[in-house]
This record gives sequence, C-alpha cells and structure tokens, in this order.
Amino acid sequence: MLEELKQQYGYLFEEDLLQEINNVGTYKDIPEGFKLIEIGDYIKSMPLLVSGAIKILREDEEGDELILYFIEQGDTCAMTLSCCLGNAKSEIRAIAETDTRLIMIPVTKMEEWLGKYKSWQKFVLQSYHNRMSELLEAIDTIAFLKMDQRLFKYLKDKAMVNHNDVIHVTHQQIASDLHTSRVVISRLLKTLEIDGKIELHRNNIKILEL
Amino acid sequence: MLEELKQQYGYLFEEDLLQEINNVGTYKDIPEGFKLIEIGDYIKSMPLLVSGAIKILREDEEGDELILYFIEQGDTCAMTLSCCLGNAKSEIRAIAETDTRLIMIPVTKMEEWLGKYKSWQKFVLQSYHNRMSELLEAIDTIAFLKMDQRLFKYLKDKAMVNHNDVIHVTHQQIASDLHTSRVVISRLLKTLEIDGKIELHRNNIKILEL
DNA sequence: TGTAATGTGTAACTTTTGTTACGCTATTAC
DNA sequence: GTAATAGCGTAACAAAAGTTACACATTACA
Repeated sequence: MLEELKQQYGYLFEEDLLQEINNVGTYKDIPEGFKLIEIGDYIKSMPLLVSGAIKILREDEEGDELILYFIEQGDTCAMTLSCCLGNAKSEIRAIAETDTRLIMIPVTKMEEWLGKYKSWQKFVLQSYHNRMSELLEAIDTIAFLKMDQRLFKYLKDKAMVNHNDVIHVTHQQIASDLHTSRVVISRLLKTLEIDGKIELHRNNIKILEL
Repeated sequence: MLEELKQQYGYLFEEDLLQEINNVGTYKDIPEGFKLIEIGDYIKSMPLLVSGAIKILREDEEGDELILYFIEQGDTCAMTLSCCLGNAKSEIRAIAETDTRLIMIPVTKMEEWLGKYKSWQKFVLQSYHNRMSELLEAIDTIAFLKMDQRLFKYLKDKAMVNHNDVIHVTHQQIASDLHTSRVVISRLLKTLEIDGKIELHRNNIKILEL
C-alpha cells in the first residue's frame, strides 16, 4: 500500500504526509465502467489515482453526454476538490475508464492539510491548474476542430490512457462521448480507415497512427 | 481607495487583510478595450476587480478567437491565479470589456497570504471553483447550443456586464467572439430582430428580451 | 468635398453535420 | 436451433453553418 503510494506521489509529498495519507486514506479497487461520481452528488472524500484512468463527462438538460477529458495516475479530480472545499454539488460525472485503484481522502483531512503541509497546498493548486488546462483543451477541441479531427483525437487519447492501440468501444459509445450520432461516427470512422489511420472491427478499433 | 475595497471585498476578508491589500496593492484604471493579458505572458501580479468587466478569450493556432466568459466586479481571474502560483504562461487573453478599476496584488504577497489568512485561502479556492464553473458553462454553450442560441446568450451576457440593454458592437466583432463568420451573424441577428427579440442599428443592438 | 474604409443586407452556393431508413451479420437469450 | 438484440454499413435527404460575391449606406478623413 504505502509502497504504491510512494511510487506515485513520493516525489510530491514529504514523508509525514505520505504516512498520514496512508493512515487516513481508504484504498479502493474500482472495476472498469463503474460510476464514481454522478452529477449533483455531494462529495465527502477526494480520490487520489494510484493506477488506471477515469473518464470525466458533462451532460446537458436532455441527458446527452460529452466527454471532457481523462484523468490518469498521479492525478486527482479538481472538480471533486472544488466541490469538497466549497461544499457544492458535482457538476460532472466520473466513470472508471479502466480498472482503477484509488485512495480516498476524507474532506476534513484535505482542509487540515492545506494549512499543515506546504506540499499539499502546492499539490491542490497544481491540480486546479492542470484541470483548468484540460478544460481549455476540451474547449479548443470542441470549438476549433471538425468532427473528424475530434474523433481521431478521441481515439488516440483513449488508446493512450488504456495503454493499448486496440480500443474496445462501439460506434454508439463514441457517438455519445462526442455528442453526435452513431451514423456520423460510422461514416467518419470509415473515412479514417480508408485513409489508413485505423482498422475497424466489431467492438474494437485498432489505431495505426499514434 | 480603502472604502471602495471594503465595499467590494469587505464581506470576504478580515480587517487586517483589507489593510494589507490596500497597502501593497496598486490601483489601476483601465480603459475599455485595453489588453490586460496576452496568451503566453508570464503574470507577476494578480488583479482584483473593483469595478467594470473583463472579457476572457481563447485562441487557436490560426489566431481565431473565442470568448470564454466575462469577469465582473468582486471576481478575480483564476487563470491568473493559476499562472502566478504555478509560474506558468497565460493560456488566455484578457481584454477590458468596460472601463475597469483593478487592484494589482504582487505574486509574492499572494503566496504569503495563503498561509497567513484563512479568508484569503478560501477566496482563492472559491475563485478556482467559480472559474471552473464558468469554463463548464462555456463548454455547455459551445457543445450543446446552436449558433442562434449562442448568439442570443452572448448578447444577453454582454448587456448584463455592461449594465445596458443597448450594446455597442459590430457584427464582425460578434463573429470573432463566437468564432464564426460575419455573414452568419448578420443572418441570425436578422432572424432575432424578426422574432422581436432585438432591434438592429448601425454599431449597436438593443436587446428587448432580457 | 470627394474618396476610402467600414458596416450591413442579401443571394447563391458548398460543406459539414444530423436524421431517417433499411439491410446485413454477429452475438446473446431462451 | 431459433428468435431477438446489438453492431455496423450505406443511401438519401434535411438542416445548420460556412463561403463567396456584391450592393449600398454611413463614417472617417485627406
């Protein structure tokens, strides 16, 4: 446990803090597809990612989804941070993209550590910065790219966080993540295949250009 | 000076902190249209808005812009916060939407106060939360709304921060802010006028439904 | 005062994206 | 084994957004 923690966060936190995290934190193993946070949830503890990846989604009034970004090991969810410290509802949905290992930190400790450990304060602020950058990148993608480019970026990102150039996903799932229709995705995927960038199979897609 | 400060921030900060802000902060009056922050800038001091409004923009590789949101009095720029504390380059452009009055806080003080004043820490975290919410709203707008709805929302937001239902702007400027073409904006504006939601004049638009 | 620059309206057309419909195949449930 | 379901391909069409072109009015200013 402590070893794993040190491996991921040792370069960030001092020995005392690592010990405290190990003592008060709860380790959790989450299976792929598990919903970690729902929109409107009040968050009572904050997850530190030890291994795996999490998909962060936004939803509109009609219930249509849109992927914002993936979180990887060594990261935390700044949205959660934000909600914990502000005692506000979650504005996003979080779903385990792969099997994932977390350490859950109670919100009370988070606040205590902000005053106690300089490295924790730095980590929290750095996390906010990172998440802000990710949100900006999401905006760039949605606003400035055409659907075919968004799709290819999505495929590459997904291959990246899964550490696998073959991604297991249906056209319908992609369409949901990108907030478009299945037909559009099938059409664009076919074009990408013709261009030699991917290989299409049932339930999975192989990315050739990474 | 101090009076103004107290009016805007008195309910947030304790007396000592207000005094310190007043002592180390530099008051600045910025004219409408002035560029406060450029993409790539290193930020050495952080602005607290006393009055007025600031427009926050994102840019793609081709130099095309996109409005993210407006900042109003009582706010600060969390992007700036983020950059100051992380010593990173600005990822956004900030332009005075109206004549604006600011207090500039040196980055060294910002960090010092994080440890010293609980209320400052809370303010910084709250600012991050607010900005995150604004970014999410920007994403919703871009991803889920059609251009006609985005346009009308833009007009209403602009009227709001200017405290005026007549907004002074050209079709070309709107097109830049929304990252589309002038012709598209003219077309949609005409439809909005026919629907009785706005009145079109040269260089200004009156919003009828607020 | 004439001329250039700016701002707006509109038509015609293209591209991109979204929708509907239907056929085919692989997988799953029973 | 057979029916039902899920996944994918494709055509035909519709809607939204982007592009090009041009006319005309107002404003700036030489």
